Amino acid sequence: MKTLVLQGIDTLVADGTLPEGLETRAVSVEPPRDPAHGDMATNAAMVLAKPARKSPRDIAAALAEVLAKDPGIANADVAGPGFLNLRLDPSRWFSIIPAVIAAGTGFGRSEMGQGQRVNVEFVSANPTGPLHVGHTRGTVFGDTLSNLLAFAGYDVTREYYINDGGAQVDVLARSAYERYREANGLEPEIAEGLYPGDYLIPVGEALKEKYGDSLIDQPEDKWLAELREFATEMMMDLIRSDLALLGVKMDSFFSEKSLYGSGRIEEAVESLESRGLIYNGVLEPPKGKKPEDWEPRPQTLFKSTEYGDDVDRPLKKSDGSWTYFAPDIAYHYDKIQRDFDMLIDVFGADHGGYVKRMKAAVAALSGDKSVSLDIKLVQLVKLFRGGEPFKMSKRAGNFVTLRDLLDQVGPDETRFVMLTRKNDAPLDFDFDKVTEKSKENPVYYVQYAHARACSILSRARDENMETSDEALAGADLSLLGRDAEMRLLRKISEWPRHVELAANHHEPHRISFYLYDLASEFHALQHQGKLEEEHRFVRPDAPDLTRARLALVRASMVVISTGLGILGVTPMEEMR
RNA sequence: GGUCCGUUAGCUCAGCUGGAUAGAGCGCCGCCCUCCGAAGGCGGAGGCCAGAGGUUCGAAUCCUCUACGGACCGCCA
Repeated sequence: MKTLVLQGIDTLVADGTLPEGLETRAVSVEPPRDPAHGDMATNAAMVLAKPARKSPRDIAAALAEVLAKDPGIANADVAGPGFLNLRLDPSRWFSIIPAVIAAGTGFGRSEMGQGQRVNVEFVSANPTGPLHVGHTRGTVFGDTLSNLLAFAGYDVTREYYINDGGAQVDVLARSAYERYREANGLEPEIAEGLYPGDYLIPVGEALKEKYGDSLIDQPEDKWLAELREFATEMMMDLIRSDLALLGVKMDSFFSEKSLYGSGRIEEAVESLESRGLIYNGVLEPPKGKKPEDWEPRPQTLFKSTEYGDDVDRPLKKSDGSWTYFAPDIAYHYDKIQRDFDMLIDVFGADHGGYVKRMKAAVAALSGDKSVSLDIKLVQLVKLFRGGEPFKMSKRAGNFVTLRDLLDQVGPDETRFVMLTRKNDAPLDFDFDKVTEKSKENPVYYVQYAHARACSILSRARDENMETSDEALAGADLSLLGRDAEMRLLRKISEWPRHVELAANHHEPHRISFYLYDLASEFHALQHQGKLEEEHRFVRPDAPDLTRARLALVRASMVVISTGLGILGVTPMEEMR
C-alpha cells in the first residue's frame, strides 16, 4: 500500500508537479483511527508541502488523481488539512482471507529480522533455590519476546546466566551441608544467613547417597568446593523443571564460574585497557547522603563516563578481587565474540542503575561491530488475593514459589496476565481475578473467542457443511460486506503490522492487547447472529453465504491461535 | 546531589518510531438470551492527557524546566 503511494509521488515528480529529491521517509500510510475516513490514510501531502513549496491540499488532490487510476483503489479523497483518504476496492480486503487460511499459523510471519542473531538473556536467577513469583514476569517476558522475535525473522538464542561464582553459592553449600548432616541423623544447625528452605533436604539426602558419612565433622575446606558444585547442579535441575512448567526452554546456560581462572575476565578487561578505558582512581562519595564508614580507596575503574554513564565504575574491590561487574563485562564480551548482532537483557527494575554501565561496556567492547544492547527492565508484580495485597517474606517462610503459583493458576493464565502490562509498568496480579472466567479476565475473553469459533465450525459440520480449509478458501467472499464483518476483517489484516511493531519495540504486551481487540470484534459479530437469525454464521438455507462467513471465522481463529502461540498460551477448543 | 522509570476517565491501564472528534476494562445508569456458547453483546454518563514553555502545518506522543510517585546511586549479587 505504501509503495503504491510512493509510486504515485514518483509519478508526480516525473510530470513536474513535484520537485525532485524529496525526502519521503516521513510519509506514512496507516489505517485511520476513524474507519469513516476510509481504509487507509496518508499524510504525504502535508509532509511534502513545505519542501515542495505547494499547498498540501493541492498536492493531495494531484496525488488522489494519480492513485484513483489504480484498480485496487476504489476512491481517494482529500480531507482536513491535507490527508488523503483511500478506500480500497473490497476485493482487496477479501483477498486476505484465503491468504490467512493458506498460511495458517504462518500468517503474519515477518522477514524483518533478516536472520540476524539475537541473544535474549533472561531469568538468570541465582542457583540457590527454586524460582519464585518474583522471577515469573521476567521469565514470561523474555520467553515471549524470544518467540516474537523468532516469528519476526530473527535467529534467537534464549540464554540463562548462572550466577554461580559469588558468595551466595558458599551460603548454598553450607546450607546443603547442614541438610547433609540431617540426612545422617544429626540435628541441622541452620544458622542465621543460611537458606532454610525445605528444597535443600533432597540435596542433603543425595549427598548422603554419594558420600555416606565421610564428610561429617570434616572442616569446611574439605568439602566446600565440591558441595558448591553439587548443590548448584541440583538447583539448576530444579530451576529447569520450574521453567518447563511455564513452558520455557532455554537454548543455552552460561556459567559465571566458568569465567574465573580461564583468563576470560582478564581478557575482557585488557580489551578495555587497550582502548584506554581503565585506570586506577578514587571515587567520590555519593552525594546527598553521608555514609558513615566512607573512606576514599583506590580501585581499578572503568571509564564508563566516556559512554554516557554518570560515574566511572569499579572493576576491582579495594582488596584486589573482582567486583560482580567484571565477570558481567566478560560475559557480555563473550556474547559479542559469539557473533550476535543484537543483545537483549531482561532484568528486574531494581537493576536499573546497572543499565548505563552495561551499555557503556558493550559499546566499548563491540568496537566497530557496534553490537546493540537493549536492556528491558521488568517492574514488580504486586500480588493480591481477593483484592487484598498479599505480603510475602522469605523470613516468615511464606514466599510463593513459581510452582505454588502454577498449582493455583495454571501456566496459560499466568503467562497471559503477565503480558497485560508494559514491562516497565508495575503489574497487579490477583490470584482470584486471574482464574475468574469472565470478560474482566482477558485470558478467558480471548480463549472464549477461539472456542466459539471452533464451536461454530463444528456446528456447521453438524449441518453437513464442508469446513475444510480447501473448501473455505474457495468461498465467494464478495457475499460478505456488513459493517461488523468488515471491522473484523480489518482487524485481522492488521495482524502483520502489530507483529512488526511489537518486535521492533521489544514489547510483547502489544500482542496481548491486539488479541483482546480482535476477540472483541469477533464477539460483536457473533452476537449479531443472536439478535437476527439472518446474521448467523451458519445458514443451512444459504450455503454460499455460510461458506464465506465460515472462511472469516476460520481466519479469525487462525490469527488468534497464532497470537496465543507467540504468548505461549494454548488455544482452547472448548471451555467447559 | 545525581540517574532511570512513571503521571491519560472515580479505579486499573492501552495509545502505532508526531495526525483528524484521546480508547478499553472495572465501577455507575439503562437495555439484550424459546440457546450458531450471556465465560457474551449494545447504549449512556464520566478527560485541562500532572503543570509551564518550546519545536511543527499538527503534540498525550519529540525537547527543556517544574511538581508529585517509585526504583537505584563505592567493596551485596
